[in-house]
Order: sequence, then C-alpha cells, then structure tokens
Amino acid sequence: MEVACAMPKYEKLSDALALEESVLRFWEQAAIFRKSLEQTKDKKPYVFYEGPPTANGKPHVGHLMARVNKDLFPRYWTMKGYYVLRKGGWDTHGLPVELEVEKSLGLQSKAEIEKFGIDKFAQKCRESVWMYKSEWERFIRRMGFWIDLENAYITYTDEYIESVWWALKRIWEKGLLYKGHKVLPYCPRCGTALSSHEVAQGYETTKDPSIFFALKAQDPADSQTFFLVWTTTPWTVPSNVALAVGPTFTYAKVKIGDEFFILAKDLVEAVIKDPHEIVETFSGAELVGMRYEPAYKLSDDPNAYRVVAADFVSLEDGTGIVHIAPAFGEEDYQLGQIEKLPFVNPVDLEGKFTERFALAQGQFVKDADAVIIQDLKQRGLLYKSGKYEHEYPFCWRCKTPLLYYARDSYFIKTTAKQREIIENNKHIHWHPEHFRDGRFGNFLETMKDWALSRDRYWGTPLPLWVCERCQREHCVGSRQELIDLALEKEKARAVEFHRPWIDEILLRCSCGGTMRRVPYVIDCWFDSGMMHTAQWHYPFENQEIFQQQFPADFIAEGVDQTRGWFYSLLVTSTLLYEDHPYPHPFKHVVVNLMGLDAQGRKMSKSLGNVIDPWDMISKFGADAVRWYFYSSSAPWKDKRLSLQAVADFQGPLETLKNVYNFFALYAGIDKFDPTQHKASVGERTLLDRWILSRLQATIQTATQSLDDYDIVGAADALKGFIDDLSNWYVRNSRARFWGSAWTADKRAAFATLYEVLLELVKLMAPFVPFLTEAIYQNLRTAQMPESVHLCAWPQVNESLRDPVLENQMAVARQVVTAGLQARNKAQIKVRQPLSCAVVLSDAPALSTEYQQLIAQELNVKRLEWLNQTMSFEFYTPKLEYEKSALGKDLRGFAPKVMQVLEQLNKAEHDRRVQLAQELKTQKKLRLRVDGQEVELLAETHVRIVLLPREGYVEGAEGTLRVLLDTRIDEALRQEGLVREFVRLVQECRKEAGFEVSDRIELYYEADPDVQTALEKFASHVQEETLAVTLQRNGSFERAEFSKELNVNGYKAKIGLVRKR
RNA sequence: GGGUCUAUAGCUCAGUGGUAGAGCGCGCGCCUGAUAAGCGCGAGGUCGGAAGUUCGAUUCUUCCUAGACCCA
Repeated sequence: MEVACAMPKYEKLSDALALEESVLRFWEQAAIFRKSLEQTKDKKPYVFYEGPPTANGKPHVGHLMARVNKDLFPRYWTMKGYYVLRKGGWDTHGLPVELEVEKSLGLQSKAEIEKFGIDKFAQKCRESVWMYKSEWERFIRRMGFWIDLENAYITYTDEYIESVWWALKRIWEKGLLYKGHKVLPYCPRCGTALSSHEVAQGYETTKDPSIFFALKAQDPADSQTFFLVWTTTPWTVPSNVALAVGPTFTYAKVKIGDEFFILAKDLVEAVIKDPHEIVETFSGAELVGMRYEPAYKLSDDPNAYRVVAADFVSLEDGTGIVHIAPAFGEEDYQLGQIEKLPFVNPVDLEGKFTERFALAQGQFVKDADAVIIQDLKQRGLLYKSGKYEHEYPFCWRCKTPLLYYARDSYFIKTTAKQREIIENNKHIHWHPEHFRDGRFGNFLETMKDWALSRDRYWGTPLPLWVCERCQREHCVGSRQELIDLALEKEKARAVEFHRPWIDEILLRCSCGGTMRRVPYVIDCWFDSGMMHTAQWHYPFENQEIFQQQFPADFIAEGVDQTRGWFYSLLVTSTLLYEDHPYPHPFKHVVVNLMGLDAQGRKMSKSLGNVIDPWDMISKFGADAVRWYFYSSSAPWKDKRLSLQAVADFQGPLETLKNVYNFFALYAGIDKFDPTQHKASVGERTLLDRWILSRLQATIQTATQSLDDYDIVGAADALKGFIDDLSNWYVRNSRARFWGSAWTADKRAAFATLYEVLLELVKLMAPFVPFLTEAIYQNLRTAQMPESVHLCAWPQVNESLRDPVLENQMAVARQVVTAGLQARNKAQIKVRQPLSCAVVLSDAPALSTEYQQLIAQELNVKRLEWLNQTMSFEFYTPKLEYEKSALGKDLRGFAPKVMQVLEQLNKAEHDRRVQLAQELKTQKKLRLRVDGQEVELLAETHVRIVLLPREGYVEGAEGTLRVLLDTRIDEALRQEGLVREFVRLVQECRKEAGFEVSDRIELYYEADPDVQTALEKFASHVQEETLAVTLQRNGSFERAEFSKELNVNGYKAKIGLVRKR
C-alpha cells in the first residue's frame, strides 16, 4: 500500500487473503501499532494483562479463541483515546518444559536427569521453551493480534524471579508460608506433589479394580467371622492399619455357607449375591475396638489392626467398612493422627514397592494390583472382584495416575486469607457474570492451602535457606539480601537464579552455622500469577509504570484458567496488596469456552478431530475467523468449530465489501472528491437522513455493548446496520449515483455514503482490522489519520438522530414487503408497472417522500393510503357466520338462514356494502327467510370480513395490508414491454463486457407491438441504456454484439456498438 | 456423587408469563448501471421430557434426560 495522495483511490478490493497480506505489509512498513501507542502515551491508561503462553507447544484453537478477545478490547480502547500498553509474556518454567526435554533426551526418571547433570538439563530447558517461538510470532502477526512481543516478560529471567522472591518473602514474613506433612496428589513419574489446581486439570474416566476382601476378626467367640471391606486401590491393602465404621450405622453378621461376614446392614443385598442369612445385627459403635488379622502384617505397632470410628464412612457404595491406609489418603492420614495409627509405607518415590513388601517388590503400584488380587484370592480372602468406572486424577502433563501420598511440602496458607480473596472476587466483573459466584466462587469457597513446592529442577527456586546447625529458616527476598548473607559474596552477585547454581550459594546463619537452600522449586502457576508485579521487576524497578499498570482493566482467557491463572493472579494479588482497594489485579475478565468439533465433541488427539487454526486462517483469512468468533455467539457459549461454520458467518463482511465496491465504482468514475463535493444537512434526502440516523443508533449500541464487554451484541448491531445500508439505502439510491452533473442530490448521495462508510469501518476496525483498513485506505484523504487504527472511535451526533424518521421508514419497508408479497401472489413481476397500490394501516399516512419511495419499489403509478378498515372502494364485504351459534339459537331454521347468507355473499357489491353498513351501525342484521323475520347479532352470529375486490390482490405484513390493482391496460403493458427490453439490453451490455459508463449505439428489429412501444418511449430507453442512438433496422453488421431476444413473448433482435 | 452452564426451525443462535423470532441452508420467485453480486416469498418448531404454580408456562419452581466445563 502506498501513502494516500490528495484524492482517495477507490480501488476495487482484492480477495481476502491477498488483501490481508498487503495490509500486514502496510502496518509493518508504516509501524502503525507503534504509532498507535505513541499517539496515546500521555493519555489515561487502559490496562491489559497478557496471560503468558508457553512457546514449547504450537498455538491451537484454544489460544485463538482467547486471543481474538484479547485483541478486540485493546484496539477499541485505543481508538477511544486510551493508552493500551500491551506487554507480551512467556511462561517458561515448570513440569511441561521439563517433560519435553526429558523426552527429547530420552531420560526416564529423576535419577537419570541427575546423572545427565542438572546444569546441562537446565540449559536444555531454557532452549526448549523457545521451540515454537517463530510459530507463535507467525500466528500472532497473521491474525493481526497487536501485542508487544519485543518487550515481553519472560518468567525465567533473574529479574522476574527476583520479583517472585520478593513476593514469597512478604508472604513468609506474614507467616503464611509453612512446611507441612500432608497427603497430596503425587505424580510418581515426575516425582513431585501437585497442587489442587494442577490435579483439577487431569481428571479422566478410568476403570479400576473393585475388590471386596475379607479380614478375619479376632473374635473371642471363635469361628470363621470376617470383616468385609471394599477398595478400588488393592495396592494400598499392604499399608492397611485399621478399619473404619460409622458408629451410628447398623451392621449385620451374615452367614454364607460356613462363614460369617460383617458389613453394613443396608448394603447386604447390594453386595452379597450368594444365598445368605442375617444372623445378628449391632451398631457400628459396638464394633469399635475389635481387632482383626491384616492381609499383610507390615507393622508391629499395638495400635494397628483394629476397628475405629470415623464420620466420613458412607453407605453409598462399598460395605460400610472402610479400609484405612494413612500413607495414601488424606482422610486416612488425619484419622491416623487422631487414632495414633502407625504409618506404613512400602512404596518408594517412584511409586514402586520396596523390599518391605516383598510380594511385589520393584513393581509399580498400579501394576501390582493384579498380583495382590491373585494373592488374596489364593488365600481365600477375596470375596469378589470386578471393575469400577470412575473419575480419577492423572498427571496433567505425563498422564501417569496420581497417587495420594503423604509428603513434606511447603504451603501458602491461602485459607488464612480466604475471606479477603472471596471479597476481592466479589468486586470483579466476570463475563459471563455467573462465573463470579458460580464456578469460580465455588472454587474459592472450597479453597485449600496452596501446595507450592515441587521436587524438580527447572523452575523458580524456593528461596528458603535452612541452618544445618540450628534449623533456623530464612527466606531471601532479593539478590542484595542474598549477597549480604552469602558466604561467597562474589558468587552470589553473579549467580543465576536457577538450580543447580543457586544451590551452591550457602548463607551464614545468625547462630554462626551454615544455611543451605531447601531443594525445591515452586509451582509455575505462582510464576504466571505474579506477572502483575514481576513483569515490571517491581519493586526493584519501574515503580511508576507499575503504579500505572496495576490493576488490569481487562484480561481474557479460556475457562480452563479458572483454577489456573485467574486463581493464581487473584490469590497472589490479594496476599500481597492487602491495602489496595478492590478489585485487583483485574477488573473485567472475559471467559471463553473451549472449542468443540462439528458434532459437539471435545477436541482430542485420540479422536483425530483437532482443528488446526491455520486451516481456517489460510482458507478464509484472519478477519473471517475473527468475525466468526465475535458474531456467532458469546465467547462463553460452546462453539462447534468447522470450516463450514466459519463460512456460514461471512455474509455481513461480503455485503460490506459489495457496498464499498459499489461506492468505489462510481466514486472512481465521477472522481468524487470529498473535500469538494459536499452536501449541507438541508440537501440530504429522506434516505440520507435515515441512514445517518441509523448510523448514530449503531454507534450508540456498538459503544454501549463494547463498554459492557458484550461482543456479540456489538456485532449484531453492526450486522443489522450493514444490512440496512446495503438492502435499503444503497438499493434505493443507486440511480442517484448515475447522474452526470453534480446536482445537490448527487452530491448528497456521494457525501452520505462516503461518510457512512468511513464511520462504519471505524466501528468495525477492532473486529476486522484488515478489511476495514483496506477500505479506509481507499477512502481517506491526506488530512485524515494514516490508518483506521489511528482514528478516534466514532461519537454519536445527536443532531443527526431522528427516531421518528426511523419508525416511519420501518413502516415504509413494511408496506414494500407486503406489496411485493401481493405481487408474488398475483404472479406479476415487479418490472411490470401497475396503476395503483392501496395501503390499509392504523398508522398515519406517510408523507409524499416516503410514498414516492414505496411507489418506486413496488413499481406502481399511484399509492392510496387508507386509515379506515371499512373501505369498500377496494374491498368487498363478506358475511361470515358462526354455525354453532346459529344452530343453537335457530335450531332447525338454521340451515335455511345459512343458505340465504351464502346467497347474499354472491350478491352485487353495492348490496353487500349495504348489509355490511347495517350490521356495523345497528350491531344486528334483519333478514326475511321463508316469510319469517330473523334477527342476527353482530359478532355472535355474523361478522364482516373484507375481501379484495375483483382485480385486486392483497399482501400483509403485521397489521398492515397492501392491495395491488392488478389490471394492466395497454399503456401499462407497453411500459412493461419497454422495461423488459431495457433489462435485456443491459444484460447484453454485460455479456458484451462493456463498462457501466460506456455509451452505445443501439440497433433493433422487433415485432410491431414492441416496436410501437419502443418508439413511444425511445428517449427513456436511450437514457436507461446509455444509447446515444436508437435505430430500427440499423446496420447490424457494424455491431460488436448482437442477439435475438424474447421480450415478454415477442421476438426482437438487437445490436450494440460501443462508442469510444 | 456434587457444582456451574446449556438444551428453541435442518444448522448457528435471539427472545418472551398472553397465537414463537433472526441469519444460514432448502424450495419458489424477483431484480439487475452493486454483475463470479443483490432482493422477496414460502415450507420447516409438542420451545429436551414430566409434574407443579397460574385464568394462561417455551418463559417461574421441582424432578428427570442429554451435552460442555469444573469439583470430589
């Protein structure tokens, strides 16, 4: 694209893909994004936070869906005159990165990583996070997403980490960072515990074994009595140290064969399928204290292997007797603490059995299930086994089943600030609103402390040092502090804040001992959750920018971030900035749902239904994809994605292009100069004033909708306006663009459409930045901003608003619709002029201007506007009668009366009018039937309906009716012939490839009827077809184009010569 | 098992305590100085199912079914 010259270019638009490439080049060459920031940099800020992606995976549809929203609002607020700094960001730490590297290096475990070398491993991780960087840049550029990637924050830099350390230290100083020993979901493959929001990402439906096994009661009385116990994790049976019962439940002793089984009475029928009888019942409390023989005796503790009471026992499934293994369940662990049960853990950190459980030593626990089941069976302890389908958590990255495992971990005591976090959330504007108290609010209500530490390598090191001598713990909050406390200060000054280097820094304890760092890194969600602060290396630098850019006005991400980024942002911010007024760190959040496939199924690699965003972009272009997401439905609705779906929503963009192309065609031909060809308000026609008023309404709705973060509402308003512009304004204004002289009317038409298009592309610029830019570049004059994206957002001009006009025009359009309907019914083409159309409406008659418009659209000579519904000039009344009422009141006389009424309906028009008027004024009708006087009541027995009179056909729209006089006299017939002839000539012009403005010589031969008509309307024909001459039997041999025609059944032949 | 949301025309979606709407698609037409465009009309719906509140429920309530997401 070139710099605009004095006159707009009015070029025809190229296809979407070429157009967008050319716009991209223009933006880059002219540095439009940078200029948009420069021109607003002293304005009030509108703050956007980028939720950082990881560039070690390719961009997918989910990113696309969030990113279209992330781009829309910054563009909008920039045009509104705000400074919208859009700092990019990259998430570079954590398990996902490590896993990629492990895979590429062929490493299988933490032991292998350590053998390989943590330093080399860290280096590989640092490189790996940029694997798809160029892919991301290509994607972001091509979609027209404007974000500052050059100054993006990167979570692995020392500066970023230092800010995170600062935050951790503040939390530590508040006493909210503590070391706990808790049962946590643990990934044995990755060798680390996971936080609740990570676990939340990995639930899958899976089938696990379901076994009912028997443990022999040490019943003083004797015999073969067993506790019947249920579990879906047979591998935890060796760790069993107790059985829990509900003290208030009733338990039954059931006899099966020679053996007795104890289980909850209510579950007997569900569990026991063998012939059985209940021999005894007792309460759970009575069972407490009983002892049993474990399946595997791994503890000698006298507290082990007894029945205890617990309130979490349920009768929903199982047997009402719960197997307790404190090493592998949170409730079990807590019960173990209360009951002082031993802690039996024969499983190592890789999830494999140790020598403590020889039967399955070295086996992964899930694989050992089968061995244990087989063993129980052989020993006669297995009552029955099967499969149980349920949701079970897997590691969100490596898909290994998680084990609930008692571990040491550092926690942030988020529960201590739960009230503040919930209160803060209440002030955030969620879109959709129900997320605030619904999905997100519920999550906050059930909040747990944040399990922060990870036994891994590539992440922000947890800045806690512990004294080897006195065990004192210290949290380091900055590099300076590290240097101050370090044994080797120079080393601390230079050290990179990553393992293994940071581990080499030893600190001096106040007791004189040496402090060593704990071995953990932290959950990478804490990293990204700290971006509000760490992106600026605050508080070490950028105090002012931070103040300006905190909190965010707006963020947008997918629903999967509910427990991820949304949560980590809110928690870190609430913990750190307790004095800051709510809400923070974001005021508005737009949540989008995930993409589904065309059948509504979740996209997954295994189904093979994953859509690559590039498929859509390279087929339709970025605008089409963007417009699809904006206009199809709200972001938080399910989206069934397919190429067809995108194609289905392109109508408005095509229409906009057509309107532009129409305008450009004539503006180019007539060299319309917006600085010269102006029109005052008084010179604007009805249609001009109407479209300008509609434009104001559209500006108002679009602005209000975007202010409310209602994207689809704004898109709907724009769609409606484009439709009105094309199908009413342009459609009815075309002839105004053809005139050769610059009359006031022509100036008004050009000026109006020009102004409307300019405003419209501004309104649409945040949605479809490419198309609008291309149109703008063709319309702008040298005085206007260089790019549509540097323009100010349109303001409503109240003086141009005219609601009355808009309402009246709506009525006019109704009349036209009803009239065309009548033509359809009558099977008379619009091209055939008719003498008269009659409007019946409760609305007051429209003024002449409207009536002319309507007459032109309906192609009628005259328009009658009637208010009263009882008009017998065009309608003839018909008596309708109520058979049931007549039958009830007149009995056997009724058929005769009906016969008479039928006859009256065949009477002369005048006679029927007379009856109708009688009925109307007197509310009754007197008839003589067979010499008898009969009185019929209006409404009860008879009522009047109006039928179009002979020669009229009716159409209706709402309460409005339009009658067409369908009688065609000779004059009308001739006009119809002429118009048909003109149409055929126009078609030939097109077929011959002439330009719309080419003058022609026109020759014809035709049947006499046609000939007569043509002679009569010669000048009209010439005007319409731009024929400088119209000759009968002219020299066809000269014609560049000639054709035999069928004019309403008459033969004709024409020849065309183009005049140069 | 629990929570949030969704269910309206073939498809994508609006909407309302009082006879159901749009766009796309389909059928039939129309128009053309927007020309590989444009427009009109028509068909097509037990408003997911059941019960309740009400004079009246697609709308409000409860339950059920299905889907999406989340939690355990």
